[in-house]
Amino acid sequence: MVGYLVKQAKVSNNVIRRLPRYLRKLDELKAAGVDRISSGELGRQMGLTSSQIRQDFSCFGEFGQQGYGYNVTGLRGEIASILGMNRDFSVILVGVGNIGRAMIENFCFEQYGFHLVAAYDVRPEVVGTDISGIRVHDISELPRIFDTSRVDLAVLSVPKLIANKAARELVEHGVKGIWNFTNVELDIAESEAIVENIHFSDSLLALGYYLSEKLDSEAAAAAKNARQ
Amino acid sequence: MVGYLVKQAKVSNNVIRRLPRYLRKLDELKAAGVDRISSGELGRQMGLTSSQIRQDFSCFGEFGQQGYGYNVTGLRGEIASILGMNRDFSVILVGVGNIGRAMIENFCFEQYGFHLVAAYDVRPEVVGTDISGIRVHDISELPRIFDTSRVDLAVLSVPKLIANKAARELVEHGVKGIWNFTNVELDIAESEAIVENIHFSDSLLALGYYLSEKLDSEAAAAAKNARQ
DNA sequence: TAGATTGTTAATCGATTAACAATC
DNA sequence: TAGATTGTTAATCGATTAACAATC
Repeated sequence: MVGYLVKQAKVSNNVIRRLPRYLRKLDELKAAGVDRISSGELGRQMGLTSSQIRQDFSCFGEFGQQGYGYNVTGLRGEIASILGMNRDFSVILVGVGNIGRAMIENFCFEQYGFHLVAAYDVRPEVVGTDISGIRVHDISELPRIFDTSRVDLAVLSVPKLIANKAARELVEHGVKGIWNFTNVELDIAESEAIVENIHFSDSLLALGYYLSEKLDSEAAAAAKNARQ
Repeated sequence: MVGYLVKQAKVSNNVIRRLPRYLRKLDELKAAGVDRISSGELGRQMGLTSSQIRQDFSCFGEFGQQGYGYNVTGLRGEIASILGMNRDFSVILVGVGNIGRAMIENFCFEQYGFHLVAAYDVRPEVVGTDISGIRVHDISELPRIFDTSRVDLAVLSVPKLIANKAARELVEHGVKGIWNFTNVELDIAESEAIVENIHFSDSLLALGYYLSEKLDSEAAAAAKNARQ
């Protein structure tokens, strides 16, 4: 339908989630002066099978060479491109609380192909200030940015209670993606915008499960030893 | 081996990662005054099949009642308990930069069954201060806490370069889990400690992939319209 | 060339979904 | 009781792993 050339089968989410890990590993190898690597060695270093690695890459093209392996820099570039790192997505940040501020000050959006252009909040004490060179505007000025520029992504770091209202407003202005730090399940359809969640609490709770398991099994082992 | 009663098969990671979402939804239902729900209705609200929901719960016990469904409060309690929310895990935080500070100030550890007891850093300007009631100690005092208390979890929010060194030290002191905010793959075996990663960049890059896909398909659709 | 390693097809494994007897 | 819904077994689907011809 879309085009005779674009026969690309949908790539599974599992594969997509591994791409950033490959990128990280390849950067590490590059920094260590390694310039070629086989799927076997890459697998060993990352705890994956060589089969899986070759399968993953083959979703996007043929990046290796038989008998040789993969060129580290070349492969790194391919993966970066697949992830959209050369697209210079424009980003705004909504909600300059602690997390919002930490993201502005610390997170290197540029490194990943994103470009933070402005921040928004309602609190008079932050509106009008600059944080690491990013101007904080009053939220009422939000609509104006869409007159002059396209905004690809919004970092959402507002209080829980207004999360959905803010998300809705952003999507209606045409924002295509929301990086959601609010720990609220946003009521946005996939056709409207891509929502990517950073759910701190989900992560901590899963950790709590595995921690419980570990402590229980250690306690059981200790009890068994004591009995002997 | 471990015991004739403990025949619990290993629960898949996928299931574990859904538990916090169930918890969140159940809290929401509770707040809305709902006191019973069927797997069918829960599935509809969460975008899962009723089969999957029943399968998930059945990994841990029988929490429902035929012909009735699940008691919201009861089920919530079961899941909370599975996730270790009643265990009052003790937590220290290492690295009081922006993210560390944001976690101390904003993240409600108590709500999830964790108890933050102290923070550590090396920078003289933060050592000795209190942040939201949490004292920041010099890192050299770290060993002392293990003399008097057990520490279950460490939040690791130090600079990338010292991430592995710090993690190693924590594990050697007996910390059982590391909540890793450093965006570095830690070199800690699962038998040593549970490592749970918050990789902001991995999340953003995956978002970048889906965003690229969305923009491309919208552009293709627009081009097609223009041609017609 | 011989050895190594890819890309891909086939086999296996695990997770999700469907079906249904049990039972509230 | 009749209707609803569970817990669980079986069927399906998808993802990972293994195998191997192609080829650098």
